Amino acid sequence: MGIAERKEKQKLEIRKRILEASMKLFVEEGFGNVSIRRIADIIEYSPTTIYLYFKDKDEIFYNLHEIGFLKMQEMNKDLDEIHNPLLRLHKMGENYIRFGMENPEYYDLMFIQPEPMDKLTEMGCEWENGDAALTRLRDTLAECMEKGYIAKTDPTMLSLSVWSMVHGLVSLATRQRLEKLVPEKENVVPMIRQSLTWLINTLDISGKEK
Amino acid sequence: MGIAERKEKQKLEIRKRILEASMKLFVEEGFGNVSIRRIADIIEYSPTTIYLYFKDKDEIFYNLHEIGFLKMQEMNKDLDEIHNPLLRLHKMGENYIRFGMENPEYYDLMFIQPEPMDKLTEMGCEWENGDAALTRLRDTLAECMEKGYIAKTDPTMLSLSVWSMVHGLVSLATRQRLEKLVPEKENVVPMIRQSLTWLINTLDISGKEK
DNA sequence: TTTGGAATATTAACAGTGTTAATTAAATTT
DNA sequence: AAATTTAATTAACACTGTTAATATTCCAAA
Repeated sequence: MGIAERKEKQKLEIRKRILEASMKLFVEEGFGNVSIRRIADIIEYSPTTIYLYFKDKDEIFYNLHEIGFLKMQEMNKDLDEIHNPLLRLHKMGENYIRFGMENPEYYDLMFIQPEPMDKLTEMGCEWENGDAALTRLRDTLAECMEKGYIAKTDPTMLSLSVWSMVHGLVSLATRQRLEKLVPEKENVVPMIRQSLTWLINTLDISGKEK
Repeated sequence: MGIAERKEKQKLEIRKRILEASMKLFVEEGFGNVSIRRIADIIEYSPTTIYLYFKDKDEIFYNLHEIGFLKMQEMNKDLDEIHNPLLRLHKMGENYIRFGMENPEYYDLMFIQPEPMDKLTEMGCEWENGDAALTRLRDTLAECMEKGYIAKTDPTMLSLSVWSMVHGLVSLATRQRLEKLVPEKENVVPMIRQSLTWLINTLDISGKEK
């Protein structure tokens, strides 16, 4: 029967419209200005209708956080072409930083705000997208070790170190903590890239040693 | 005249009580549960009285953020006794991590939440405490370079790198992003310390080179 | 085709939030 | 003691997320 199918489609359509309205709001006016009532205004429904499609506001944010990961994935899709794992690592870092700086609101949701994680434990499931990204990082690091580009250590620990640094760079920058360290706004990103380059060079042991 | 003086004291006294009530609330119930009305309940004044002592809620948070820096400073007061700058750097990192993990709410205010920084630019003044901490870090790094403990580079860039990493570690941990990477809760802090140790060892060039 | 029931949407309401204006109470000066 | 300044309060505004009760729309069976 085609009618149940159509209804299903309509349901998804409205969900999509709610998410799009939320995206628009939180990209243009920031996290704190996303309210159920304003979303409702945009999609031209009453506020309570939204609760027929999402359990609560955090579920909306959870979905936006997943959209963020899709965007990030999109950005990284040409990464496999880089065969040198250290170069790939560098590029991964650059992409990560660029994504964070260009999409601070999404970045917030993905790596700073507690809400999506709370929702995750509430739903009792895994942080699939985040874990996938981390696995890619660890695999790349492991490959670097195998091929002698970087010194051998615990790949998990090194993943943590590397991720922490790029996350630290992005989050300190977007939360205005670098204003004294890097007073000119236009120098922030270059300085951050320098830090990343320093990290890659410091990791690199090919050509040194002996 | 002693009366103006007494009044001044009383004014400060109430300010203190407001801040103490805020601290209690946000340490015990977290950031989001600090409301003007609940503060007012605790100090047994009407909500609007608070506006006679603070311009707005963000000003309260700004003051709490400064108290956080005082607490951190307190923690670091025995740091000068460590003469080896690399060991001192390590200890600085450990203290930073410990502070962040033990005082997540203060840490939030100091390094994550935008509010205190917004207030700062609104008041048109500097981030004194933060800058002081950063200066200490850079001085220590510079000393490490001078004395041959670590390779020479731009101290500002290296400060950024080091700070970013420890900030990344703390903020990813407190925002629940390490649950897959480090599934057992009791292993999070040890793993973080490992990352810090890795960083220090990687920086350390004394005894290597030639 | 009309009736009954399910799905969908809306209105009204609750319990909060930060903040301001107007008003009352207290303390100090004249 | 009266006038004036300071301090505190009440009332109100414009929001917030969310739930319960009500109204509307839609589709299937009688």
